[in-house]
Amino acid sequence: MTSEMRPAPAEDSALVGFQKHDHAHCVESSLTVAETRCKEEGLRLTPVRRKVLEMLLQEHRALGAYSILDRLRDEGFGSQPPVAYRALDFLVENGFVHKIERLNAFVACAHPGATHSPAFMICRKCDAVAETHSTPAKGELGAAARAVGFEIERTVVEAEGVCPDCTEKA
Amino acid sequence: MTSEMRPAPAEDSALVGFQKHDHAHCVESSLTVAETRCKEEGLRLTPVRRKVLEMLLQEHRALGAYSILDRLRDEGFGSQPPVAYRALDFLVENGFVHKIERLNAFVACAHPGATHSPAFMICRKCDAVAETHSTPAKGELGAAARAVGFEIERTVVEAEGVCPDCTEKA
DNA sequence: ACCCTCTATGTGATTTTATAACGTTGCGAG
DNA sequence: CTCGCAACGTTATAAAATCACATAGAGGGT
Repeated sequence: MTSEMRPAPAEDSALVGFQKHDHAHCVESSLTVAETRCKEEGLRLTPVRRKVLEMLLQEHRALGAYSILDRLRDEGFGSQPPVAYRALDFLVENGFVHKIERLNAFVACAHPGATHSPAFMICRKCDAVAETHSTPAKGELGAAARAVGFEIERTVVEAEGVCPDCTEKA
Repeated sequence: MTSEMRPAPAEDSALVGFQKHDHAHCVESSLTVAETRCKEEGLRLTPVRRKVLEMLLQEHRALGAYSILDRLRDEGFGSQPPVAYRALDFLVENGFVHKIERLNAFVACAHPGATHSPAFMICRKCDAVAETHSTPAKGELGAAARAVGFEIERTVVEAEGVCPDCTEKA
């Protein structure tokens, strides 16, 4: 993974959308939202799944499946790839986590609750990832799709560039 | 690769943008455009690179690096992964080919010549890929980026759904 | 024509990412 | 209770991508 060799952000002041915030609080509240939603919808937020979500919220950056797997092993869970992939599949399917195709990595959803089509800004220098919202089906892409009769079900929107922090440093 | 087991489209009536067209002609003219541009810009369209581009134009769908490699081997080129990846790197860097992140696969550019930020429609059922144009930096994503000070350099826009052909069949 | 250098190619080995296949466990409905 | 199903664990393997190093060719300067 690309982001693994970097020092982890300080416990209580990480980046979300490239901005400082009360991290401990946001992890906790996101977990609570997830638990509530699972209860409501009869989804099973099992220990592995919960742990993976917690790790991703804690880290607040994109993690590869294998780095997640390493941490699961450390916590006493199974240590083979399917363990991580299955938990990630569940979390992605239910919108708690998004996959960043460009990085083959995963981030916790920054806007839990609402169904949405996410868009990401990925810093080429430090691998930070910020989530925002997009409605690509409404723009040029949507027009093109309607024109040819293509039915959009899902979109991947990822912008690669340089985050404000790295721009500043340079 | 997902698309490999499917019968190849007939020589002279494949899909581009999910529509029929004079395929033999479009392959030839695209190759000519590429050759011209390389000459102009001092780029070296070597035999392997040319062959890979030709294959992708011919196929008119996303091909995985390894399926490209197989064909290169059959044509007497080197048979190790770097051979394919290096040719693809060159073609992608210079805009002759695009990578479809969602599929880990490659397609020939459908709008050679102009610099552009491509967007793709990917059929979940038959893996057909149509290229269109987008300007994501101008929409919501661009606004979000400006708001936080993120400098967009490149965007990945991929819509997954069902193509008109498959919709019809169903 | 010659050499020098830089780019491109070829190959073997390895890393990283992801899935297949199969048995076991444990919760919940009847 | 027990049946059935979903989740988990493990072994094995597939698929995608990169590293490292040796060789070959193209083009520029003299």
